[in-house]
Amino acid sequence: METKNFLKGRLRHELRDEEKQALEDAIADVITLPARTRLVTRGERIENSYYLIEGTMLRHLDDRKGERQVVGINVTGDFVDLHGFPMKRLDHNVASLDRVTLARFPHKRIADLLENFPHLARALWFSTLLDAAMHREWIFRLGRLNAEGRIAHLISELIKRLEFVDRYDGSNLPVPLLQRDYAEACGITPVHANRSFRNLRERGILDPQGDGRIRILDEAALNKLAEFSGDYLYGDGDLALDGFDDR
Amino acid sequence: METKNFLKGRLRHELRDEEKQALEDAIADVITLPARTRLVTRGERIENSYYLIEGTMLRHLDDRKGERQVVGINVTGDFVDLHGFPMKRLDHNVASLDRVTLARFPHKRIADLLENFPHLARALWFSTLLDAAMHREWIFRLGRLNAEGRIAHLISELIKRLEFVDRYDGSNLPVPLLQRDYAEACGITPVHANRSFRNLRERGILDPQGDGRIRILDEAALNKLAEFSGDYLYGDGDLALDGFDDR
DNA sequence: GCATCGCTATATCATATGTTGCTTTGACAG
DNA sequence: CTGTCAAAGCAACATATGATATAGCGATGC
Repeated sequence: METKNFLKGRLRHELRDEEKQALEDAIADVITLPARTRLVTRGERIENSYYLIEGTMLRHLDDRKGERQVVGINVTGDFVDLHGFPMKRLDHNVASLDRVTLARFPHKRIADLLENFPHLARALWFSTLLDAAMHREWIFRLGRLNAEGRIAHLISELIKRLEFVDRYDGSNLPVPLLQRDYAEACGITPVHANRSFRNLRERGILDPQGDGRIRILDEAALNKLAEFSGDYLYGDGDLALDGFDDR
Repeated sequence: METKNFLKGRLRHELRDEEKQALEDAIADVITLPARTRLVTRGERIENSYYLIEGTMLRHLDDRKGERQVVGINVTGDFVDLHGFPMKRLDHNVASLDRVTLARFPHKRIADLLENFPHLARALWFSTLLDAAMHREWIFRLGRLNAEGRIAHLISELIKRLEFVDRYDGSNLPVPLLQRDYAEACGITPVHANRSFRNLRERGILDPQGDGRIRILDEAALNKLAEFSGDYLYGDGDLALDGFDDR
């Protein structure tokens, strides 16, 4: 079941078996992509959307000088460009961080799904809105937090999202972001990201192991520094919808 | 026709008359709200979504100290909380800026619309994704631009969005944001927003008239300073979808 | 008329972040 | 083995932005 992690932990009343099967059957094929490889370029017309079976992907915009601003990160269980189905073109780029495994959904098949499974249609819509909720929190992160807080907030979010899909062991962050990536996501320079990581290490909150591997030492302190409250991720029991009304 | 500005300028193939009428008929009633009044509070369960017939609304998150971060602005023709239909609760607050007129759509009626008008359903989904596209650009704004650029970018976006719905006369921005609001949207202090406006005025780019009224003097310079390219707004001819595939 | 209030405006000083440049380390290629 | 390269780490200095204080000004209330 390639899509077994879709919305995992975020739908109190899970999808019906027939809906899960229909989603699974809509996969045309499964592909892999090497690390740091672009999947979609801003502006290009797309005919497929991709579900991330395993790995991490970055969504980013480029400024006039070619500097990147990361606007979103996707992990196992996310559709990376489902919004490309109604929109037909993306306003940003999508690239792999590490080696990724993707399920390809032709838009034609998604259209069939929507027609035949209205409840699943709602779930797909919901999943694109989760992206928007995360975007809002990223705006908050950049607008209200200092550099340390921004990095802490990003890591806090990643931990919680990885927990939903059983990809976090309690101390090692399995997302190999480099300090440069943190800088590009947090709107700071790589030098300042480095300074901030040093501060976080000296405070005993986390410990970078090199190669993008980070060990989390004090998650409570991390969340506090980040002013992080994960309810915007709509996990069960938070802001989550407790079942669609059409059930 | 209360909803005549819905997606105006952003759907090359417009909605069918019967779809427009169905949308119109789904309005339960029209209400007005005084300036600076909260419509929805983060976390509360909602049963209606609102379409903004006239006026401006702010969507914001609050930090630990109660400081606001504006995460979105809505103008005439926008649904302000349609994402509350699939999500059932909002992760942020919604409040009026000036006096606003709103059309109330009970979620039950939206569900009926979706069931009977699949093409309209797609348009509604699309409109929530436009919000997400704007969020991404706001992340870019905060992450890559300095204070002047951020203010310029916000104003550039507002101009283009107001043009879609015929609310911009070419020089006067009809959105009475105070310098405090710009600060809360751009992640800077009010004092620094003031400094930035002075710079923009001294450069002959715009001229604040007080009371939140701003006269635009050099829109080209404004867009350039903002590194603004409005294609993420998916206007006709930009990244816009050129008709849904199910037509 | 007078006091009060919110918004704009400005100046001064403090500090977070940017910029530049250098070093170390490990991976990798020849 | 050696050269190259990207990433992490760090220091010195420059600058954008924050913090605090004060003043002018128009709207509003008593």
